[in-house]
Amino acid sequence: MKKKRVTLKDMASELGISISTVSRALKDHPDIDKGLTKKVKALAQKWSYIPNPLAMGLLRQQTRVIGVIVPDLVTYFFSSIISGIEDELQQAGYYIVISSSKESLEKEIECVHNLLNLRIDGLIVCLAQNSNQTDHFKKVLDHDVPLVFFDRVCLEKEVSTVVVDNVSMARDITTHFFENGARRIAHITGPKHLNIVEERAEGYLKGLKEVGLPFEKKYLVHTDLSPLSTEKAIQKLLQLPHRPDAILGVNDTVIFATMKAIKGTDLKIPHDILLAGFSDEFHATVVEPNLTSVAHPTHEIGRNAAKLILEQIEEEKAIQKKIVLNTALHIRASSVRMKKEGTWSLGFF
Amino acid sequence: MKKKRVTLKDMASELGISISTVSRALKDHPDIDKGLTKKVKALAQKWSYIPNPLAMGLLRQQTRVIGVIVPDLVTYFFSSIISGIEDELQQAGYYIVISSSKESLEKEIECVHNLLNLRIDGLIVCLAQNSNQTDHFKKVLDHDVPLVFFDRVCLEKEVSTVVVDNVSMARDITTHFFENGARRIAHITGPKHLNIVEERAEGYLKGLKEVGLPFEKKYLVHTDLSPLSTEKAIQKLLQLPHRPDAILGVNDTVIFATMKAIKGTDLKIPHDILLAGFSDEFHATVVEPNLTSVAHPTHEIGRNAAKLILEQIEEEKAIQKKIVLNTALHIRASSVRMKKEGTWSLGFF
DNA sequence: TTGAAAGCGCTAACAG
DNA sequence: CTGTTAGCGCTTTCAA
Repeated sequence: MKKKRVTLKDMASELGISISTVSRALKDHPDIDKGLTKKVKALAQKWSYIPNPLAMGLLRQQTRVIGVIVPDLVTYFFSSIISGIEDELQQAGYYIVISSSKESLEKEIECVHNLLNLRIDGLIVCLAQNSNQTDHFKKVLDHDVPLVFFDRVCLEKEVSTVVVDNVSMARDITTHFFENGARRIAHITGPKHLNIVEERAEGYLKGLKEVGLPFEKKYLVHTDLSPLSTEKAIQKLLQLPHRPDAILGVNDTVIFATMKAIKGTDLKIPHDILLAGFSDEFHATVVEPNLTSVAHPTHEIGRNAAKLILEQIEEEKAIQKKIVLNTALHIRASSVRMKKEGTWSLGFF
Repeated sequence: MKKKRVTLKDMASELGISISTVSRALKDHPDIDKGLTKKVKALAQKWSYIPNPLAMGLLRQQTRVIGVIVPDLVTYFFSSIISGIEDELQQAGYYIVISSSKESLEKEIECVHNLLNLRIDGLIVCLAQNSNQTDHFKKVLDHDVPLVFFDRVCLEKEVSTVVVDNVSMARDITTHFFENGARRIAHITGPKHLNIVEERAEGYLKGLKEVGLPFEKKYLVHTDLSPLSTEKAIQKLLQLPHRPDAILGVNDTVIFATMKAIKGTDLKIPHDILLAGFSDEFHATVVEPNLTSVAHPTHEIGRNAAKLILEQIEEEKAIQKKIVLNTALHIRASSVRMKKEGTWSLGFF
């Protein structure tokens, strides 16, 4: 027998008063008799009355649910961002519904529609790897549902975003390589419709220029980020007559693969080749040697995305914003030739 | 200007018919004129009408939302279970709202109440480490909300659960240690109100008995799983006059800490000491040497928990069930003394 | 074959 | 100070 939830009606008939009086008493309406208010509240307490969010939602046309779409749930990068989003939103009394696009455009479109049907009050998204259309997001905007992108973004003119300064970080790593003796610096880059990929490549070029190294086409290889394609890209580099003496990966994953490939050769890291990646996955400090990487402030990315959504919900006409968060370059053994092993951080800058 | 969502009313007035006729046409009610039905559907298509879930929910008293409470979001174990839950539930047209208890009882209670207030249609939970009360879950049952526990469970008489056979796995590892020459097998155990902790300890004892090794109290040390307490437990073992020559950890994390501690000594793994853990975290294959561990079928745990919830929602009086999933013992270098490095699996049994 | 009306739980404008 | 009423979007009797 389902224990029916207590409603205003129940309490009204118990107390022999009208529903609206109960409703008002519960929200301390000044018109209501103090004594009555007290009595109503006591009963509500006793019966542990909870307003039905469905009824409220129907009335106000809002669900207090925020949708979140991430490329996957299982990597540390995304799960810790979600954790940040959750911290911020639950404090504000919102719930989050998480969907995974599994790095696929089709899934992403499906998720957007599902969430729109659920009547979410806002949507936070990190694009899938092969997300190269924007129609589904335009639809979100059409419905006037607040939207925020983080990390991998698009429609930057219209949508608020939370990102990091990929250009500077890629440049910094490149010059760091140079300072550690590297002269043939390579970059493994990814699908170019992704803003983060483009930016990192740009930073790489900038870094080369800064230290006076010429850009050589052969040292820039592409991967679509599939394991096979990544493997090919790595081999292309390793089999070059003049092998690179440093490799900057578009993310940590390709660098882990690179390390594995290098173990099969006579090359030593960092003696013969320097390595660094992006996003500071958890493993960065467990592989041998420890991997130099750009640490994203994941928790903060999540919190900021959540704050932007909240702003847009609350303010009638919130303007588009772009938040650029600082990253930390964690320099570890994989990229340091002069120093002994050890990890230190250049701090957040 | 908010683009209002299309409602039955809108379509009714457009077509000059009543709301109820539209409603019926949309669900192919046999009474409605075929031609009219077609016209209504065409308009619905054109205007991309979506039923308002809030209205439906209010009517049927259900939200199609399932709550999920996990101790944390950022470890692979939980995020991949969530991924499994999501796969199953979204297919069935349910949404999931995820909350993190952060391993704290207080947070867990808060999450339960929040979700109950949201009027979830079901709740899937893995207990927090220090969750040693059950009142909040009794409340869930009182409200007749379907409930399923996975991995760390309680109230087993009344609630359906998805678990693995911890006893056998701990026993298998213990005998495996013995077969690899260990004679002083230690176990680092955790908070004993957790079923999984108790079961693993039980399996350890069983294994000892099976190979004819006496149980020695000094080889069983406790940790509350905080880093500090874990560190103490490890030191207690390593500083024993007769140091253990094998350690079974209650999970992988304590074993990672152990490896780190051992690196500061003259001990070699696996030459002097064998190690194995539970739950096969991602890092197990990146640490040196690779860690032997019990791999939980995380995705399957998630799917099964979701299926149980679905069953309980659909069937009026579903009975309590306990699903025991098979695990795989991944034997790797950390526990093998005779063999060369390499990973193979004993398969699922 | 279709429409009118009630009701899910709640709020707010409008009356007393 | 309190009650009545309408309405959020939808389904479902009951009438026509």
